[in-house]
Amino acid sequence: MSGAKGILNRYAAVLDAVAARPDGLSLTETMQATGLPRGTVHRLLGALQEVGYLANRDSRKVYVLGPRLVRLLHLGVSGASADIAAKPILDGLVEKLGETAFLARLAGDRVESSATAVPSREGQSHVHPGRDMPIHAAASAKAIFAFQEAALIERALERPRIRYTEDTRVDAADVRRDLKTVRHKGYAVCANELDPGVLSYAAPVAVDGAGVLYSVGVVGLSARLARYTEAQLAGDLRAAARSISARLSHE
Amino acid sequence: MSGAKGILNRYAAVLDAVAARPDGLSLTETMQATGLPRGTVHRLLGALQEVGYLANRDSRKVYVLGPRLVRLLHLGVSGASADIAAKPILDGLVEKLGETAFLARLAGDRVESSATAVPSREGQSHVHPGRDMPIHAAASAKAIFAFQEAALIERALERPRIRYTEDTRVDAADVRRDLKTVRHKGYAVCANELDPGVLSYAAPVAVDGAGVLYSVGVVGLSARLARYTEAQLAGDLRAAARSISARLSHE
DNA sequence: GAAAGAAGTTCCGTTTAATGGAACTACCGG
DNA sequence: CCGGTAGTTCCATTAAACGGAACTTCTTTC
Repeated sequence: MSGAKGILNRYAAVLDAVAARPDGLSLTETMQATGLPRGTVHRLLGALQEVGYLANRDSRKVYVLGPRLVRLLHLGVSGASADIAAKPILDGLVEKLGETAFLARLAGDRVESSATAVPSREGQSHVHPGRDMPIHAAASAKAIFAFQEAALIERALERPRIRYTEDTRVDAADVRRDLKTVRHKGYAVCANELDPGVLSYAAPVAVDGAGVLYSVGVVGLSARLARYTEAQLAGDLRAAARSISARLSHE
Repeated sequence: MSGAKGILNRYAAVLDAVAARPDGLSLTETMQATGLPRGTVHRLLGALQEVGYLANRDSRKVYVLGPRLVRLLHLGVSGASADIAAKPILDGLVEKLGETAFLARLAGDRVESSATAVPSREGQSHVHPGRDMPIHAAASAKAIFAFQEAALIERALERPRIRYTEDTRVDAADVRRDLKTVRHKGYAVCANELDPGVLSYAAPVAVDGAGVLYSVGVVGLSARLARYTEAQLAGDLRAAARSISARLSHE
């Protein structure tokens, strides 16, 4: 199981060993699985844990894959699986509210919409969300960024901010204040900030140990979506977020 | 973005940078994202690529997350998401065939069943698969092991093999021969090898760059399942495997 | 509840590899 | 053919991995 070159190989071997046993691995078991000496394994496990690639399962002695790897997966690999997990919940929202519902995901320092469910109403039109969701205007983006590290927020704020409507917050300080509100309320609102006459709400979706990586939102024409109270929409969205979160986490 | 201690931190920083951009990163972009000097980044990228944590997207210059990480993440993290992806396809199989369908996953050096769909027939009973699928008897396990590295197969074969029925293959050479057949046919069969009177078929499910990590199978009482030809069952299962595979891969 | 054994942790002299600036080569647009 | 950028290689310096042995916790077991 072990190539003999470079330190990365050893780290990788340890990670393989840990991943192989979903219930976790102790130091001694890791030793046996990798054939490395005790002191060495101890150090490797410690380092892996420190960077967040491994974590302790309940008692301090059993290692499982850590939150940083989970984040890596969702960001870089799991493309479709979140969409699939979210789809039925989005459909439920559409059925209940009669407005477009969608999932947005963090991709680097931007947020983009992915899975979308639209109402199949006859006469009336519906709003479809754009692909790229700007941090300073879209509810879905705010719901995600509000729960990211300051450094990432700042990086996102370095990009120029378009004034889409006269209600758009373009000043960085205003955006930061807005994100703080979102953090406190637990959901985000976008009223005419991105498109005039369009109202949108979104709630953050947290993934197990990896923080908020997605958000669920609804969009609709302001006049029509206004028939619901903010409290109801927020409640429905947060419930939806919890469902999606549960489906994305381990059994 | 950068803590300043230990080599692992740097590798992790590079991986984060790459994961953040789903379309991949060049050396120079990685340099800018991490703030590390050119020579260093070059070496880090090279090492990460060598262990399989990074791979080149088409042209030799752009790095994306590699197959070994994908494998790691599927094995250790993505528990529920594969189940969710598979569920509707399993339901489709049950509806078409009227027999139990299930997903099995590789977990270290063993295979276990996870998502299961059972027929909702009134009078008749149905078979439910066990949790632990032995390499030498279960079709679902064979379908997975047939496509694993020799070393992993050998490790799995080190475990004692129970003779469940008189048709069970207990001899290691027999098992290896059986796996070879599976590899050629593209699906596995288990006729009375695990439980007398029970027949089972399974097809391998490959994940993007990470090889076969799952299998889809059907189980049923031999007498009843025999109403389908082997060719039909194999065809249906392979189609199901392709669907699940597509749903697990990036958009 | 004390003694025996196993599992986990710390230490430290030795060895090996990471470091990164500089020099070099390949690539691309004009 | 030339200027600029991206990627690669080199190598003396420096830092860190290495792992055996000694030590400290836990877990049994009687």
